[in-house]
Amino acid sequence: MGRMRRAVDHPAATRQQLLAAGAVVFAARGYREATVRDICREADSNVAAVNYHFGGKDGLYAEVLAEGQRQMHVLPPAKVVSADPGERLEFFVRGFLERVLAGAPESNHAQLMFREMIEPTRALDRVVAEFIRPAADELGGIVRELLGPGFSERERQLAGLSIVSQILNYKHCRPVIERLFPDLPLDAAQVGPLTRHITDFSLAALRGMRAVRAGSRRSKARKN
Amino acid sequence: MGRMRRAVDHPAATRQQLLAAGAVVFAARGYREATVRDICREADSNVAAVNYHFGGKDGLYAEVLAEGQRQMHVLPPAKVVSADPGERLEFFVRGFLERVLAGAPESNHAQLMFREMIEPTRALDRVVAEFIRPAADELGGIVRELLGPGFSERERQLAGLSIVSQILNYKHCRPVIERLFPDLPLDAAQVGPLTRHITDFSLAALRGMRAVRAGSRRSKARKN
Amino acid sequence: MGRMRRAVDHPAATRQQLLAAGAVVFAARGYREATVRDICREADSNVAAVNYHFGGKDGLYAEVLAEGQRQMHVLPPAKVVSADPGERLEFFVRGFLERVLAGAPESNHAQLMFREMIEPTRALDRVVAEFIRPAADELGGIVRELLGPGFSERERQLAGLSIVSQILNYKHCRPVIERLFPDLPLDAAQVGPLTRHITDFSLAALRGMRAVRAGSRRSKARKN
Amino acid sequence: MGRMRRAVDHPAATRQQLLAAGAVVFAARGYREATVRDICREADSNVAAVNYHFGGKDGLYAEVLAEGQRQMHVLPPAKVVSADPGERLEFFVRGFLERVLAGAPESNHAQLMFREMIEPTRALDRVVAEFIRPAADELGGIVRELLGPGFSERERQLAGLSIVSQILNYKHCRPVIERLFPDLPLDAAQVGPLTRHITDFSLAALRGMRAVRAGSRRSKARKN
DNA sequence: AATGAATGAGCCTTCATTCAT
DNA sequence: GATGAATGAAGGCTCATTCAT
Repeated sequence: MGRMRRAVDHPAATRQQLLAAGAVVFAARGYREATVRDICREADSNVAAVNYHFGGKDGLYAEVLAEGQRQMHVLPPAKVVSADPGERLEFFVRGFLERVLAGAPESNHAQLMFREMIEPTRALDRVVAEFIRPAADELGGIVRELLGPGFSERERQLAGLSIVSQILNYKHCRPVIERLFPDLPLDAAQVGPLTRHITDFSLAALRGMRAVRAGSRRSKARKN
Repeated sequence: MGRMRRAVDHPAATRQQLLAAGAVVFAARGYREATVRDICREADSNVAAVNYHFGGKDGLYAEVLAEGQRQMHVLPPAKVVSADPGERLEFFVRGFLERVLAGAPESNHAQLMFREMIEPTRALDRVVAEFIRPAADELGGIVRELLGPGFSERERQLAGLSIVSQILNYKHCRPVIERLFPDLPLDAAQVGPLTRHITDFSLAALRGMRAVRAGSRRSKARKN
Repeated sequence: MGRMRRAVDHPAATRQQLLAAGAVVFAARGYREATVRDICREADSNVAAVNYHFGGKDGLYAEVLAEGQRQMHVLPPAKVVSADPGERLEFFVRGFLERVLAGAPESNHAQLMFREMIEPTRALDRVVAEFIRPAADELGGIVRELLGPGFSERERQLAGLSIVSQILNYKHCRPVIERLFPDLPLDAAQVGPLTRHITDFSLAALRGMRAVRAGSRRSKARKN
Repeated sequence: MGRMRRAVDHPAATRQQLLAAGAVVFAARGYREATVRDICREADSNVAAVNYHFGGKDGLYAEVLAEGQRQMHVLPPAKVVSADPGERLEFFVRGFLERVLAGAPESNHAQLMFREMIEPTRALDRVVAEFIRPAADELGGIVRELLGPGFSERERQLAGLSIVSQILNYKHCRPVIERLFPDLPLDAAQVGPLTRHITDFSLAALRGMRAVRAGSRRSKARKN
C-alpha cells in the first residue's frame, strides 16, 4: 500500500539514520563536497529532513562530530595498562593505528576527525579540546617517563609529535604509500607489524636522546 | 583606448598568467574549493579563458601541476653533498622542511603536491612517479647506509616512512599543532630547530635499530 | 512532568492562542510574510495546530479578520455624539487617528484592516462591507450636513475621500513621513495636534466649497 | 537553427529585458513576492541571468528603482509653469494624479515607488532623497505662497501632507475605493475631475486657514 | 586569440502542508 | 484533541561550461 518506506519506523528513527548517513558521507567526501541531498538519499529520507532535525548542514555536521566524540570515549584509549612506559607506548600506538587502518564502517567518526586535522572547520577547536589534547597529554606523560629528567617541555613536545606523526602518516599519506609500496597493504593485518616498527623506532630514538643528554651532562660535570 | 589591461600583453601572456594564478588559488584552497572565476580574476582575465586555453578546470590543474614538477626539478633536492650519511640526512630533512614551512609564494607548487598526497586527484600518479619516488629513493639510499646490512627492504621502507612522516606532519597537521602548542610558531624560523630535532630523533632511532640487530646477530652467533 | 506548558490548558485554549498570535504576526508582517511556524511559536503550540484548527493559513487569516471585525463592532466608532456636524467631524477624525497612530497591542486588528486596504486578499470584500462602508456612510452624513444642499452624491463622495485620506496617509506613508520630517513623531501624542489640523483643514475646505457653490448660484440667480 | 531565441540579440539585450521584466514583476507583486524565476521567464532568459547581470535579486531591484528615478527625471515634474501659485498647485496635482491613475506599462516604476512608501525596503532612503523630497520641497514652496506669512514650518508641512494624501489615496486605497464606489472608475479619464476636486478642496482649505489666521491677528491687533 | 554573455545543473534552505500516532 | 515527524515544491544563488562574436 502506498509507496515503499524504510523498515524501521519508530519515532526519531530518521534522526539516527541521518546521523549515520552524515558520518558516512562526510567521512567519504568532507564537509564541503558532501551534499545534503546525498546524505538524505543515503538515509532514505527527505531533503528537508536535515534542516528539520539539525537546523541545516552545519548543525548535522556538528552533531555527527559530537556523536563521534561520544563513541570515541566509550572505548578507553590507553589509560594505565602497565607500569612499564614502553608497554604503554606500544599500547598507545596500537590503539591509534587500529583506528587509522580500520576499514570498518564504525571508523567513520575517526575518519572525520582525521579530516578535521587537515581541512579544519569551525568544529576543530572542539575536536582538539575534547579529543586530541587528552590523547596528546597521555602521550606526553609516556614520553616524559621514557626521556627522564633534563629535557625541556618543548623537547618533549617535539618528541611526541615525532611519534604521533609516524602513525598519522598512514592515514594522511595513504594514497601515496599505496602507490609507492604496492606490496604494503594498509589494512588491519598491518596493525601488528606497524605497531612493532613504530614502537621500536620511537623507543630507540628516545633512548638515544636520553643517552646523548646524559653523556653531555657527564662531560659537562667532568669539565667542571 | 578601451579598458586598462595588464602590463604584459604579448600573445600567450594570458596563458602564463592563468598558470600562475592557478598555482596560487589551487594551493590556497584545493582543487574543488578553487573556482574558475577566482582564478581568472586573479589572472586579470576572462571567465572563459581557462576553458579556452586549457579545455577546462581539469586541464588547468593538470598543467599547473606539471609546471610545478618542472620547476621542482630545476633545483635538485639533496644529491650528493657529503660522504657522511648523517649529514646527508640532515640536508634532506632541512630541504624538505623548508618547503613545508615556507610561506614564500614560489612554494605554491610544493603546497599543491602536499595537497595531492591528502586529497589525491587523477594527477597523483604522475606526482608520485616524477616527484615523490625520486625523493623516496634518495632517502632510501641514506637509510640503507645508516642502517647497514641485515635489514630487509620492507624494514628500510618503514624506517624511511618514519623519517619523512615527521616532516610532513608539520604540513598536514598544522592546524592542530597550532592549537595544541600555540607557542610553537610554524614558520621559516623553525626550520633550524625542527631539522635538528628530526635528524637527531631519526639518527638515534636508526642507530638503535642497528644496535639491536647487531646484538641479536651476535647472540645468534654465540649460540651457534 | 514533561515540558513546560502555557498556563491555560483547557480545551480550545490553543485555538484562542492561535487567533491572538495570528493577529500579532499578520499585523506585523502581512499575510505572505507571516509564517505558520512563527505564529505557532508565538502561540506556544505545534506547527500542525494551524492546519488542525483552521484548515490552513488561509483559514486562520480569515478567522483572525472576522474576530477583528467582531471586536471593532464592540466599540461604536463615533455615532451621534453632538448636534454640531463640526464637532462630529472632529470626533470622527480623532477616533480614526487614534487607531492609526496607536501602538497598543489591541490595535492589531485595526492594523490588519489597514493592510487589507493596501494589499487586499479575498477577505477585503467582507472588510469593506462590514467595517469600512458603515464608517464611510457615517462620514458621508457629516459631509452632507456640512456642505448643505446643491452638491451631487459624487461631490460628497470625493469630499469624504479627501478627508479620510488625510488620516490614512499617516498610516500608509508612515515610513516616508518619518524620513521626510524626522521631527514629527508619529505616536499617540500627535493625535491631538493632527486631529486639529485635519479638522480645521477639512472644515475650511468644505466651507469654501459651500461658499463657492452659493456664490455661483447667486450669480446665476442674478443673471436670471 | 537550434532552439528559439528572442528576436533582439544585440549585446546586453538581456540586461534591458531583465530591467523591464523586473519593473513589471516587482511592481505587480512587490519585492518579496516577486521571484527571480518569474522575472527571468518574463525576460525570456535564464535563471542565472539576474545573478550574472545584477549580482542577485537585491541588485536587480536597486537597479530597476534607479532606472525608474532616471525615467522620472526625464519628464520635468512641475517646475515654474506659472506665476500663479493656484495654477502651479493644479499642475502639481494633475501631474501626480496622472502617475497614480495611469494604467500604462511605463508606469511600473511609479508603482514601484508607491510600493516603497508602503512596504519599504533598504532602497526607500534613496527614493526619499532623490524623488520624494524634491517633490515635497516643490509642494512646500507652493503652499508657502498660498498661505502667506504667519505660519510655522510645521503648519506648512501638515498642509502639504493634507494635499498630497488626497492624491496618494487613489493609489493606496484603490481596492477599497473601487468596492465602495463602483461607479467611480479609477482610470486616466478621471484625472481631470479628480484634479479639479483636489485642487479646489485644497485651495479652499488653504484660503480658509489664511483667513482664520489673518482674523485672529486683526483681533489681536484691535485688542492692543 | 580572446571575450562578454548566457546556460542549466546543482546547492542549501524555507515553507505550508500532511502523516501517523 | 493534539502533536512531533516528515514531505515536496519552490526560492535564491553558485558554478563550470558553452555560445556568438
